[in-house]
Amino acid sequence: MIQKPKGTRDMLPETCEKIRILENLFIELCGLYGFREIRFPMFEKTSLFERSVGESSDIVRKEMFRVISGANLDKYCRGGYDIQKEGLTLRPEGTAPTIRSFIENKLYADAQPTKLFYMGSNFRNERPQAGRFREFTQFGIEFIGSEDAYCDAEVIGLAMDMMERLDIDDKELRINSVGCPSCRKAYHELLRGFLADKVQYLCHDCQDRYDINPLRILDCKIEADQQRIKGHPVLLDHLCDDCAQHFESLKENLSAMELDYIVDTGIVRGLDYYTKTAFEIVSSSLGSQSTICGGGRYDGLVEELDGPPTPSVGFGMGMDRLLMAMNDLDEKEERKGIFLLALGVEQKSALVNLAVKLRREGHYCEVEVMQRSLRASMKYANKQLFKAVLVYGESEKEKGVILYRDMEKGEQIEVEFDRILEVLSE
RNA sequence: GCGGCUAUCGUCAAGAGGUUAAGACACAGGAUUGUGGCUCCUGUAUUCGAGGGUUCGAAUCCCUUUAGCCGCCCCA
Repeated sequence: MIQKPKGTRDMLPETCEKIRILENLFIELCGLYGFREIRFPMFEKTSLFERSVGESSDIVRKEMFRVISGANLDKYCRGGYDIQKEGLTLRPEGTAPTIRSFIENKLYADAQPTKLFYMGSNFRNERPQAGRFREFTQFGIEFIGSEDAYCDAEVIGLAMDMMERLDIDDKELRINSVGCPSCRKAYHELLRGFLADKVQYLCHDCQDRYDINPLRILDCKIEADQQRIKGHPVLLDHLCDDCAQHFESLKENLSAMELDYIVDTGIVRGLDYYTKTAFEIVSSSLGSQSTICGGGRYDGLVEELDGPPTPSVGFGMGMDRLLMAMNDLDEKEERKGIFLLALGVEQKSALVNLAVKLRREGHYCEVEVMQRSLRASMKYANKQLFKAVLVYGESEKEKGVILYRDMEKGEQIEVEFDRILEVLSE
């Protein structure tokens, strides 16, 4: 038997219905805040992600799914296809494509800011685990064009509203500032200086991180390493005036929005484009992949992708994790719909015709197709919670009527066949 | 990329070298010949994720493999 690829899932009807609820809620909230939907390709030029997410990030280094056609694969094998230059990749996140589209469609030429949202699959080749899949769904928003810290707060506010509406347990907002390139550079030097004599005692990963991005050493999960780097300088204490002020302003805005937060200097986003604000919303009800929503400011990204200098802020929200963390909204099962049951082949075409008319009038109806006994059909109609059953057999045909059974009341009446539409519309 | 655990019907499971592979739910049929919900009866795994091996004998022991779950890492 052919099975689905590792880390992917089939969404069965019940799940799809829940997802639809989430999507609709997200769309509604985005409407309240003035974010408008954007859709972009499922795959993009590989170089887009190399330049935005960052060549040193795990995502680009080892987790991207490359896409290649059969013809290009042949070409590649013969050395005629530059996979680096022309290659395509299944999108691993949504911010870079959004910004690419913003630039390519010259949305910056309109009155600013530009507020966009998106929903859809992303792909990363990680080892599957609770709350982590190779194809996962993200809701995201991007608030493009303003450096006002209110924007950061609004982006966070929308995410918090979503959680609030879904009654997520034990949610916690954590914020930090990762500074701008200039204060980060100065801090890196400071940190490297502090770590210089300690790095040889740290774990392998940390020794690599020392050169690539020493910030990442700070959230190493190994206890011994944490002990050794105790008392390290904190980026938040070494921000440049501009970044420090921005962070203060963010906190003021959050307070004005009545949002509780924790300043967590350990938040270091794994995507290279972040500047200043970085935040996460976590839920303890989730297991080890506890981050439901993560995001931050990326003031340099638009320019990095050859657009005009444009400060922006946004988030990505893991829909799959939302689904896990949300408390089941128990909807009461209601009877609905009409079950059409023909007894005998000759009677069937009359019911097929009736079904068409019913649907034209906006009635939900289904036709019995299992060739089972009347008793078995009634049993089925009851279990499927149909509101009514129409029975049309030989005796009804002779009398020119159809039997209309109300499954709630358990009552049935004979209705003239030609009048059944009117009766049902009442 | 590295670790740990699991795998028996559609689902949840019992099963500790010799059982006719329990049971429950679900599904199907009937009791009720054209009428649902309760009740009762009946049916549904030559086979235990797959492939090898040990043994007179394997769902049970060994090896290999696949899949899933969970943790590290990373992230949403």
